[in-house]
Amino acid sequence: MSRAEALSPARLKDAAPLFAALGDATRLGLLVSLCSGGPLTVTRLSGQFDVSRQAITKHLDVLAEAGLVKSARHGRERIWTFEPKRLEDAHQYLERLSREWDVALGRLKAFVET
Amino acid sequence: MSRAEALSPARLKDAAPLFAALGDATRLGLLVSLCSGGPLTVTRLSGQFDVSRQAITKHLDVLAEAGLVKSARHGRERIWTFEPKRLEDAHQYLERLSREWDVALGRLKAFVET
DNA sequence: AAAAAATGCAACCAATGGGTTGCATCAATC
DNA sequence: GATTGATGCAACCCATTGGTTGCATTTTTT
Repeated sequence: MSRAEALSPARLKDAAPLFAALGDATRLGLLVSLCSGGPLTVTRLSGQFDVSRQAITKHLDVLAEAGLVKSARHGRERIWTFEPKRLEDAHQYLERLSREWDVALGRLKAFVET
Repeated sequence: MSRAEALSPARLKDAAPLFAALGDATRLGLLVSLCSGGPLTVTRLSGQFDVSRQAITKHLDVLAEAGLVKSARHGRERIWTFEPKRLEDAHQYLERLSREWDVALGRLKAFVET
């Protein structure tokens, strides 16, 4: 994500799918597992949830599409790893939103005190 | 949201719908409008987007359900306002995730250096 | 070479989501 | 009190999503 500026429509179009990917409890669980449990395979991951392996695969695909995880084949297995960059993006988007809010509050305060 | 601790399943169940509400470009646009443009009515808001008023109403309902906006009737109109608290929650969830990641990196580093 | 393990692919299903249109209701104004 | 404005409610539509099952493919391992 390029620098500062405000939340343009283009930004929102980038931010939306990112947050959408985070908007599912199972996917958040997968991120936590990959964060703290290190790189893992699908079968290993699906052991931790009560849905099928294929369901987990789909969730991982969604996360990969959003850039939150990546995978690499290694022999007969595929290893999934957490990708911190995009989480930083999400963080910045939220930061910008609350900054816009603060600026608006500042304007309001200045107006009232006039 | 209560204090520190890690990302328990209960937390994830709370976080998911919050991020899901943020996971739509129109809804993010609405939040930006309400942040910087101050409290507004549905009809006024829908003027800024190319979807129907009813579509905007639905989006606002989703945001309200997630606690990101609130509304109050005022005569014949309903005024919608941004609610910053829940945004802070989202921020903290992301913060915790990246903290878990940092901890894992720390462990890895310690292991390698042994 | 055969069996076992890990993944990939595809079809299918029910539910949800984002959108629409049409009409009813409620409040303000002339 | 009749008209205009702002919302509310409901039905409906199509695409997407989250889930399933069954089978094919590719590597190991014995």
